[in-house]
Amino acid sequence: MGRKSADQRRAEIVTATLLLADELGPDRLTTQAIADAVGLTQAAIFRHFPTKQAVWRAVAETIVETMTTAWQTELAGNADPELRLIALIRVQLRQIEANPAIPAILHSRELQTENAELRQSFRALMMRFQGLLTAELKSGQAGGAMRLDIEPEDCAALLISLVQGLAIRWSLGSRAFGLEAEGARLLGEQLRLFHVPPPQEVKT
Amino acid sequence: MGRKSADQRRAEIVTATLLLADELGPDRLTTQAIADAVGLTQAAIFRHFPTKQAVWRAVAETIVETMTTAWQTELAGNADPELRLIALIRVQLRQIEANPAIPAILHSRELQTENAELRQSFRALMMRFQGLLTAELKSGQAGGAMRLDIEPEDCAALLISLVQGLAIRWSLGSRAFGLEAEGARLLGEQLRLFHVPPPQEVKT
DNA sequence: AATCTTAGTTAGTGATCAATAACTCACATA
DNA sequence: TATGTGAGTTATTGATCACTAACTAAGATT
Repeated sequence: MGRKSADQRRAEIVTATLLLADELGPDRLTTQAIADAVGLTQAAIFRHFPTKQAVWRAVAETIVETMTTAWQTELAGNADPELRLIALIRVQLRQIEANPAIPAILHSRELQTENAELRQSFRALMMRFQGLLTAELKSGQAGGAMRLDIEPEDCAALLISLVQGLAIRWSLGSRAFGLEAEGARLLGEQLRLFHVPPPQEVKT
Repeated sequence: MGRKSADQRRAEIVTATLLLADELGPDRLTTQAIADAVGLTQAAIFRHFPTKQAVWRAVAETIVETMTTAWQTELAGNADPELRLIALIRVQLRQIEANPAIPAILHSRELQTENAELRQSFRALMMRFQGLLTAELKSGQAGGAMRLDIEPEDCAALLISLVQGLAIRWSLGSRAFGLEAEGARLLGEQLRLFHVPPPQEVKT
């Protein structure tokens, strides 16, 4: 493995960091571990990033960018509000499944205490997601498919919790189930509760 | 501050660890920080615990014990299934609010990779909680208050996600809202969706 | 008063961390 | 062919980590 361009190396370092953050935990990840994964010496990391925090910053930017474009793609491909809602949440689950370090990074102190800027950008990302969900839920209500006796903002909060809570159970439980599959199933149940209820069952 | 009994010191160390795990993050918490908080030298910690891991083990045992007894207390004080359900979730939110390190510890690598035994006990704790919720949801269905077209297990999964997801938003958002208050409000909305639906609104 | 137990200290250990300094060498261009 | 640029190295830094050994002194027991 010879020399590579700085751009390429930076991308490799970010990718390796994301992978290792999952294996070792974000707070235990060392520059040595990154270097080993990329196939460089530890000092070489600092040829491409001034500090370790800068690596995290690049990782966060990548995550934000990837998620944002994924949302846009899904929204562009669907017209019906409920289908758009499902697509948004499924792609979110898929992102987490493909990159399991994301929830851990969200929980890490690297993000929580050390880097207020990073925390803010993740917060903004999440609020944008909530905004997208809320918009679709409002469309659903306007279209008459969804019950009107609950606020769209609360529905969005419940759906985001569904994603995050399930992601936690997924990682705690050694990823024993398919995140997207189980998430989509539960999402279906939750969405059914959001619908205008069918005529009440009569006890026979 | 003179000398204290070993039992008392051990309790102080556990309490300080729980507090500091929140402030510094579980993976960044050092024995020096614990010692400073308790008012001892760093070496003194190892008079009371053989290793740092042993401190974590004691912390985990405390958490498991506290939660278990809290659940029992709440269940004993309520008769109606829905009230028991609400009490269980509220007390869980209260525990997290009173001790914000709990979610972080649950997901820390200190416990995840380093200590499989502890992880198993936490997993068992969570499954017990899910079992308690499911039981009450089944009672609710049997009593006719809850709709029958959704599995109690799925309802429990949605409720646990609600707690965990909200806890994440709470900590990411610098704890800007009351966790128990907001949680209870959202719980109310979710429970309303679980109920046998009222007669369908007629568009006028 | 003498003695024994035990909580706590001081002063270190080697390991590991992020970061730095000084260098080497590949390669494109003039 | 000479030269400058930049990717990568080796070697080392001071800080900090968990943990240990040897000692000290408080307080109960006799």
